[in-house]
Amino acid sequence: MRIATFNINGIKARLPRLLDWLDEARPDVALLQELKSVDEGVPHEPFEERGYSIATHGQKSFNGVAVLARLGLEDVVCGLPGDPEDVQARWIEATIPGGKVPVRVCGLYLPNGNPAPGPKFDYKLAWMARMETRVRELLALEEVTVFAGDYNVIPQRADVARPDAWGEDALFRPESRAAFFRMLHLGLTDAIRARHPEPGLYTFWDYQARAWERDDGIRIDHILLSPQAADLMVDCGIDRVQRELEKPSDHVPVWVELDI
DNA sequence: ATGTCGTAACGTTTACGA
Repeated sequence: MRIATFNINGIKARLPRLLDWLDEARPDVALLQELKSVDEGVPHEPFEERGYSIATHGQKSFNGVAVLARLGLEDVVCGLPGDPEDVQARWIEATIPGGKVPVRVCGLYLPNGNPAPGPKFDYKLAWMARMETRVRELLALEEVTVFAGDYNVIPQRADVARPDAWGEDALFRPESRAAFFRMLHLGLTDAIRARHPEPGLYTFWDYQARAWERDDGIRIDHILLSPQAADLMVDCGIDRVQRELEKPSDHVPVWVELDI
C-alpha cells in the first residue's frame, strides 16, 4: 500500500496537476493539504472516476485537508481534538480497511507560525502540544498508524539548503524543532530519514527568488510512522520532479510503501 | 521590480497568508 502526502496549494488552481499526478503515481492513499476551499468547492467526480473515495475538511480561502483512498474510508474524524474554539481546518483522520490489517491515517497541515515570536507562533506551539496528545492516544492503541502532511518544521540543519537564512523563522526555531522531536521520540519513525540519511532532500521550494532553480529548498513535509507501521515500510521517497512541471505547487509529494 | 503564488472581494486592483 502506497501512502502519499501532497500540499497542493489550492485545489482550484491545482486540480489538473493533481489529477495528472494521481494517474501517474497511483498512490493507494493520498493526504492533501491547503485545499484553500470549502468542502463544496472540491469536486468529487474526478477522484471517484479514478476509484478513490474522498473525505474533505475544508475552509474558505485558507488551510483545508483531504484524504483519498482506493480501498474506502471509515471512521473519518475532522479537526484536531483538544480545542473546540479552533476553527482552522488542519487535521483529518480516517481508517483504510481492506488490507491484512486496517491502517489509521492522519493528514495534517501544521500552522506556519510566522512571524515569531507572536500570537501565530504561540498558536503553532499550542497546536503541536495538542497534536502530541493525539499522537500519544493513537500510539497507545499499538496499531498501524501514519501521520503525514505539511509539518511546517525543518527538523535539522541537513534538511535546509541555507540553514543560516532560516535561523529566526518559525519553521526552524528551536521551540518548533523541540516540539517535533518530542513527538518523534514517543516512538515514531521519520520515514525519509530512516531510509535516506543524506542531506539535500527537500519537499518545498519558495516560488520567489528562483528558489527551485537554485535548489534552495527545505524539508517540511513528513511521514511519521507508528512502530507497527515502521515495521512494514518497504520504501519511501520524494516526488521531486513534480516541482518542475507547469503550474506546480511549491511543495512536492512524499510517499511511503507499506507491505500491507 | 516589496522579487511569487493562490484566494477573495462589488474586483480590470488590493490585501492577506504563505
